[in-house]
Amino acid sequence: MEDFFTLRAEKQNHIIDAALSEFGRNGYKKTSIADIAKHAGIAKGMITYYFGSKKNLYMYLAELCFNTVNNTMEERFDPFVNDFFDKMKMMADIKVAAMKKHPAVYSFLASVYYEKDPEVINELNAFFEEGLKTREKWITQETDTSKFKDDIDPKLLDKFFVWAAEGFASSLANNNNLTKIEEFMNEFYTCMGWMKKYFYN
Amino acid sequence: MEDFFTLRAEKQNHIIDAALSEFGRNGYKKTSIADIAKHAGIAKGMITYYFGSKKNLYMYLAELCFNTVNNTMEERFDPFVNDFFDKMKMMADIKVAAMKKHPAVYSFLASVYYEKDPEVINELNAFFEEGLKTREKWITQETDTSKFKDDIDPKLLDKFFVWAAEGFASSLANNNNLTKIEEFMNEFYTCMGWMKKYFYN
Amino acid sequence: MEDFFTLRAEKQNHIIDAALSEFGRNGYKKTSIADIAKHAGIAKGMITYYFGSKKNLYMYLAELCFNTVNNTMEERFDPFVNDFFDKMKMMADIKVAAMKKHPAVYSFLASVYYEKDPEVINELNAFFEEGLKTREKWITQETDTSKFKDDIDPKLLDKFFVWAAEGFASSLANNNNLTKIEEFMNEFYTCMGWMKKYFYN
Amino acid sequence: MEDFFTLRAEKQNHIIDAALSEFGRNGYKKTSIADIAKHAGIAKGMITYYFGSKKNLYMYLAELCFNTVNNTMEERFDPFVNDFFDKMKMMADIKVAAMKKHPAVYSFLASVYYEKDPEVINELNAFFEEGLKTREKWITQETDTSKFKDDIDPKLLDKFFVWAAEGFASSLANNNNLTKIEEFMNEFYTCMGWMKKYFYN
DNA sequence: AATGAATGAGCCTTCATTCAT
DNA sequence: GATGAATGAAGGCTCATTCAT
Repeated sequence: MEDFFTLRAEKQNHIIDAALSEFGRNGYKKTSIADIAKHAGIAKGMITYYFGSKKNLYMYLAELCFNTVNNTMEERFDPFVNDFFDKMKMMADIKVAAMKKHPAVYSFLASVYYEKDPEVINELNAFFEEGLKTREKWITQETDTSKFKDDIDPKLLDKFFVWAAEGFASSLANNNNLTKIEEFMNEFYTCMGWMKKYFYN
Repeated sequence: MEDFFTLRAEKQNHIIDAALSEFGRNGYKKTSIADIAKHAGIAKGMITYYFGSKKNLYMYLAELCFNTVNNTMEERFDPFVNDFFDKMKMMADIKVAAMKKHPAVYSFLASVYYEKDPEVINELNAFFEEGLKTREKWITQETDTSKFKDDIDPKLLDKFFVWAAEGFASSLANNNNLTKIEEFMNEFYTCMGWMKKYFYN
Repeated sequence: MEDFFTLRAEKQNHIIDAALSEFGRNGYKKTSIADIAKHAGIAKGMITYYFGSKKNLYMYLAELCFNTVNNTMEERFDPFVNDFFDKMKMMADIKVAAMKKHPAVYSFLASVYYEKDPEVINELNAFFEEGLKTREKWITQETDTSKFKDDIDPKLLDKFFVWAAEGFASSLANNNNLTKIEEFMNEFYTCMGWMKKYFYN
Repeated sequence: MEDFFTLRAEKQNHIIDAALSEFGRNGYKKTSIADIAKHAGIAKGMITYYFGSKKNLYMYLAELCFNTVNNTMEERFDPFVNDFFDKMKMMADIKVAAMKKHPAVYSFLASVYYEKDPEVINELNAFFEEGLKTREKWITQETDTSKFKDDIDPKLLDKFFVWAAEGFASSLANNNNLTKIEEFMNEFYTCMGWMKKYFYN
């Protein structure tokens, strides 16, 4: 794979974008190396040459995408937001902003999430678990939970939000409809608003 | 497909289970007819003989599963439960019960939800939309929403729950871990409990 | 095959007709045993049971058809027609009459003529050569060739007519258009008329 | 198919010959891509790679063959031959010459004529009809028919010759016996000679 | 005798991977 | 480095033949 990294960045990105969007559109098995090569405007053989195998390419992209998300989060995360719901909203906003900036990354990630191919699933699950841990770190860190009513467990509430966000994301992905995203986000935030209003003392 | 239905029920179920679990594990494209036949303990040609084509089999299974869920719902739905949250819990309980009874159905349905193969996606989406409508019918019917605080919109709250349930279900599916289901369900219900307590007047 | 012959004639004919017309329509390879069985209204297994194999059935039919033609010829052949052209016309008329009476036989024969499947071609060619010999016997026998102009060789002329008849028959077969047969026959006979008129002294 | 055309001519011809002779020998359905590839000495996958599909290859060959015949005709056709029979002989001679140069073309064309496979028959019929029209054009053009006796219709006579030529050709094809062609041609021409002699004033 | 379910070889086609140029 | 022709394994599907009932 070192040969790939000696390409100039522009070309690397071109190839990566082609691969991300093809895999994102059709999933692992249905995406052919020929498709990717054609969209990237390079010879079919180069994909194998650069990445060794289709599976390697896929795993490389997965890692790249998870890192992209984490890096974006790290860059834009505002440590002074300490309220649970505000922080959750901030993180969602960051994700959405990143998603708009790198649509291929997100379409790939959405498809990765549903991927079931036995050839790749185990390695993917490792990424997901790591992702959840990272998220928990962000959420927990310096968050003021003292305002919650006594019987409400913020960690559990966060888990609920993760579920909701996942379902939310998958409904977006399934509709292939990023245009409705603002509308959906507002609905999501409205629900959060109720909780902020009524779950605090 | 009539040939298939003349088999004794035991054998039919054996084949259906094999197909459900293979498709559930590997998705449409990656599951081969040979795989299914081997797991079902029948000759390769019989799958086509019974179902006409791989796609036909898949769509038959999808319909079967949706019907299984709907029928279970219809059988066990208690019309005297009118509270929003109680009803939601009841429906979740029914689904979980159905899922436990037919684990393969569940793993198949989870995979169906993520299926992207162009050969089947359109027909699947039709099922999903119908499923959402059916659900709305169940939820809306004779549900007492008068107890909610003024600014809370039950329809939107329901949408949020659909997202959460979806995310919840997919996290179960991805872990292939139905053993944790009780624990997860309780967590889910706990969150619902908070809402029931604080979103009502 | 003796089992087949113990069936009552009606049923035998039914099966034979179904096989003739299916083979006639689609050729050897494209015709499936299942097709024939369905058209004959019997179980698939019976075809193999009666005839041993698809190829056996085919060869049996071929023999049957050649015999049918020969027998019809033998029955209706008028030994008092001694003129070369009149005899040729008579034989053509007999064939056409037979064709109309047993359309399946003729559609099969037409297809047999084009069959190239290596599995059957050798045996078929034997039939054809025998057919040509038989024809020559009919034509030559007691035919008055004294009226021909000196330089005309009736045997060679007959060969020419066999070619023309073959081409004629195949154009009929290809058009699947037995309705035009009268019209075409008249054209054929008109040409013969010229020869009768100008090739005689 | 452009990939195919970039091969060096020798290899193209090798593949074309293999395909022509396999199809010619066994017909469309019975000829397998594997057979052709083996005879051409290339990998199975290359046939599809070059031609897209078996049907495409077949139709390409059909077109190629018709064009070969037409081009040869166009090249060698002598416009100063105006006598009906001389012209017919000339055209037959040209065809035979083309046939000898490309024996595979001829065996393929003969088989194409009998092809019944529904997958290809319609397109083939289009070729045949075009072929007949082209032939009529050649035959009619500037042909002197004034010499015929009054009751002889040259158009009908031509039709008769088309039939005879077809039957003649198919008897050659069925015998796989191009060695006898000279002998047969002479017989054919002898018959034509009689007509030329006795059908003219 | 009769049925048609079952088997498995063979077909066309796709495609990851290799390798000569 | 780059190309894409070449290979061959696999996949879905068809169907002659077999065989339990």
